[in-house]
Amino acid sequence: MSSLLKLAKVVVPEMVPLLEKRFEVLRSIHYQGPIGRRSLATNLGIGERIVRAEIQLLQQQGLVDIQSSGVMITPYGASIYQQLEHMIHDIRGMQNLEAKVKEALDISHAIVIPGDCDQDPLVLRDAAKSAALQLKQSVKDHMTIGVTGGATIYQVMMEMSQQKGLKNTKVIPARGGIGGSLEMQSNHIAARLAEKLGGSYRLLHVPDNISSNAKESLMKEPEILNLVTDLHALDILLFGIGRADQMARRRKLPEKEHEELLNQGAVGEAFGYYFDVRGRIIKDSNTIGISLQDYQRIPVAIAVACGSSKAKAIHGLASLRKEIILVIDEGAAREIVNLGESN
Amino acid sequence: MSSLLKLAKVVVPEMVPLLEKRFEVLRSIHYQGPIGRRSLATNLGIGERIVRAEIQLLQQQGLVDIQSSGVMITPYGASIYQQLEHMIHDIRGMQNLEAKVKEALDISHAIVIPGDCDQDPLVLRDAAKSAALQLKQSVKDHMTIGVTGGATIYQVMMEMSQQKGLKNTKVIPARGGIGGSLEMQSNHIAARLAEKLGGSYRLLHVPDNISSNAKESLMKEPEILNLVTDLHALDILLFGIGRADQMARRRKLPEKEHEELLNQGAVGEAFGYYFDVRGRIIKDSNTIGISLQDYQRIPVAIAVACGSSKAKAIHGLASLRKEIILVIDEGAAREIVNLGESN
DNA sequence: GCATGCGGGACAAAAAATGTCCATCCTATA
DNA sequence: TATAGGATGGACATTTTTTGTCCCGCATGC
Repeated sequence: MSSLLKLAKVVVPEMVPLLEKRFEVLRSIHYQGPIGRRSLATNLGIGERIVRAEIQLLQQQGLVDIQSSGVMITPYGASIYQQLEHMIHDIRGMQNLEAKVKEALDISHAIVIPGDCDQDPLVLRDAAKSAALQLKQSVKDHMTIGVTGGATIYQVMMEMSQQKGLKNTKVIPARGGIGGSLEMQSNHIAARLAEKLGGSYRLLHVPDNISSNAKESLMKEPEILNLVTDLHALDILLFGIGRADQMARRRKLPEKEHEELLNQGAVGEAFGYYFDVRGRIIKDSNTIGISLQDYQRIPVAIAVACGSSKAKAIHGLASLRKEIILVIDEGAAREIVNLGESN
Repeated sequence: MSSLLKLAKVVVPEMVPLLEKRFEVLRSIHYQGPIGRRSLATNLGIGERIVRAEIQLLQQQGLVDIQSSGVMITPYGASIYQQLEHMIHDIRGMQNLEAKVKEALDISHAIVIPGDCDQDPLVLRDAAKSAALQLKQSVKDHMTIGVTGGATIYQVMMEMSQQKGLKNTKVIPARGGIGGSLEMQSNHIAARLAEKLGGSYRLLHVPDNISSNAKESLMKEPEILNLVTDLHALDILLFGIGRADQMARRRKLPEKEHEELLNQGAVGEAFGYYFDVRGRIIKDSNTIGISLQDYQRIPVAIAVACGSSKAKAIHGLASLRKEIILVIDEGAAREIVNLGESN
């Protein structure tokens, strides 16, 4: 941590909670503006009058702009917000936490975003922004990128800025369709991500839980065969980590299977595989997509997960592969470290 | 200025006055401890209850120690204080001020210490500490150092730490005796500074305002002759700058001479010379000591002056020589810049 | 044009900061 | 050893600041 920051923390400790509060207010305005005091107060769970005082100060500092339609962040405020992210990262000791997570999970890379998605959904956007940055730094010309679906990866795609000068990239969905809203499906994400990268994409229209027969016959389709071949040779995989119980429900597994899954200790799901906290595969969705063996061979794997409730799922996933870029939030990270210590 | 500091100033502006207040409390404790609440409150000019709150916080942070004899700084607190000096230096924009002073006076080096001695005498000690550091960095083996008298240079000597590994240094008074307390006379300062540098010293016992005859006969004394020879070949001169009016009074000049001096525009005094704001010599004390020509040839000149009331004196002195290390306080610096702008 | 949500004003209530006094305990000194 | 001075810590009234709450007029979108 910067020595200046240490100094300030020692001499003016009052500033820490103040800074954090102000940061959260600014984040809300940044992502939701223009927005009114009342909504802001509700979202942040603090009094309206407090929000009002904060806004007034932020306005005086030129960080936000108050209009009749609500409060919005100024360009200057946005640049300050970006710097504040790093500062909060330092203040909350994220670097220390990152080291602990890496040790607890025995993985190569961990990035911890301040906050907890379970308590403040906007933290997801900061995490997504960070994951998008990782992706941006990893992707080179002629690379093929696999993506999964889900709200988290959707957000990563949304936070990705338009890239220029990148040649011949290809984005493909990593596995067959998941239910849920169209927008968050891997097909949609792949298409839009490809657009942002200035590359091409392919779609994969296959339902979940198909029979082996159907799977085999589908595999003979040239289009699908092509895509599966690409999947075997992915350069980058960008995927989310889900909780087993939630994913089972979302995919509408039969009640019986669902129960059995959880009984067998499944805690997490990623690209179609259900696994327990130690990384043992409990079940794989019968669909076309990336295989565990493929996953372990991909050069770059970027996993994103937010919320303390996903700690066990992340723990399990980390056992599948050690070379990984794991982007999680503070809530998940602290829970992971706790889990590691209690064992 | 550090970008982190800028950020903090924008997002948590409340911390600035808070930090400054706390810094001053810590300074008082640092230099005057152990000391009680009441004396502290009186010295700082703030309420006793406030001091109490501050002390309590500082204690919680482990910066000070409360004992029955009063409050004193802890070793940790002292190290924090040292770092705080730099931080306050940044916050108050001293670097900017230093640049302005250098430009206004057209000199090579300026160091500005936060605060104003005229309002808070403790600032003098910070300034002295800084000057001591400059001296420490300048002095090498076999060097001869000339010093003047006065409270300021006395303080510099006091802030100097015991040096080791320095060989064959010599400290001599730069001019004949000034009245005033024994402790602050150049002879005394030279002796004690020599002790701290692990070197030797010589004394010069000559009164002020002697006749030319007396001066000449004194100069034949081998001891004095030796010293004067050394003075012509000084490596470093460390001296204070005084106000002409105050110095004339201190040296008990006849009322008539005193008035004439001021009428002729004398504003400052240094090593026996009275000069006006443009650096024209109005009068030199008839005594044995360093000459103006000597002064202009010395490799390193370190001048120390504190208090906004000395602005004109500093201004005048700066005209005598451009290559100089000038250590002043914020009060003097701002006044100097003001003078420069109004011209 | 109408409803919704916005900012800003106003004011009471609550909380925090500050001023003030006093009891008690050390410590240096006569 | 007795005593005076200065120190802390507790207590409490008072002032100032912060916070909760309501209402009003106005812009905006439907």
